[in-house]
Amino acid sequence: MLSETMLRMTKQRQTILEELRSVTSHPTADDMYEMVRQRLPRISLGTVYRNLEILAAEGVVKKIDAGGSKKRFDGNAETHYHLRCLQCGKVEDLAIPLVSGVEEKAASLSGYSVVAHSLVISGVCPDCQKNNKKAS
Amino acid sequence: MLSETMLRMTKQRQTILEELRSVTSHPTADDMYEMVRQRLPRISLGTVYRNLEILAAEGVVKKIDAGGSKKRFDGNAETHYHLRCLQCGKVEDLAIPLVSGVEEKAASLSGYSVVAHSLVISGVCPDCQKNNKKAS
DNA sequence: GTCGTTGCAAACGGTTTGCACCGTC
DNA sequence: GACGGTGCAAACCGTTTGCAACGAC
Repeated sequence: MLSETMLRMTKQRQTILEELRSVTSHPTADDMYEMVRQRLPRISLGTVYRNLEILAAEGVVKKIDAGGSKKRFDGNAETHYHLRCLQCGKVEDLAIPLVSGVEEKAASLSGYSVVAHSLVISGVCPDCQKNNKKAS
Repeated sequence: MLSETMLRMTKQRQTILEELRSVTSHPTADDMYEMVRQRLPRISLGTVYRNLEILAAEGVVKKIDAGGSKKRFDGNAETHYHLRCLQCGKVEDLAIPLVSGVEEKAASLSGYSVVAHSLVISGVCPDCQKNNKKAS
């Protein structure tokens, strides 16, 4: 799976990986573009997309799809769960233990060869709750 | 939440709802367009999108985002889990019991006002596994 | 020197929207 | 008859891609 040897470690790729790992949020490709642009002002959005895609394929990084129109990226490639705010769209880590046995159960029930599972809780974050109260 | 009284039940809306409920798969908006077009050949794709959106907002139907670029719709609005094939993209229901207590646990841990949770298992479906063997 | 990678800009694909007409209530 | 819904086409927006120049190995 890892063909790490074939990957050239360009300044761009390096920087994208560093920036993503330096952060515990779950930036969109565009967020990443803005972050990396501080350090490499001439980088292009296409390069950001290409590298995030490649790093995710290598398993170095994780692409997460918690709903909403934009995909997000996570510097932590281990399986863990997420909270999503329906109002502001932010995605946070959720520190609860993994549900045990779901992948096995699903596999034996369906015949799928299971690769991963994801669990997303959606609701309204404390910040948005506060803002809602203020506004009303 | 339900303002059912304000909704006009047009031929289009009715037909979309009937078609979605007549099926246990999880069609995309475009799939729905094709299905409904059999009965209402002059319906437009925009109308399908608008109505699926409205029906989902009313809670009559569910919008599911199991990854992949297209959103899918589910005639069954009750919480249940899904299996997604990474290869052909199909999404099926997964008949395992709901994980109990996650929403409460997440709420008390994070302060979110929790609305829902979703669990998606991804892997390769039996059909694609078979095709892969044949091809190799 | 090779060949993977980049920047750029144009293309893409799914979804949304403005508008004038239509049909449900 | 009012006003929400429709068909149509154009706009939108996140993402992908073709291409010639570039730079890591």
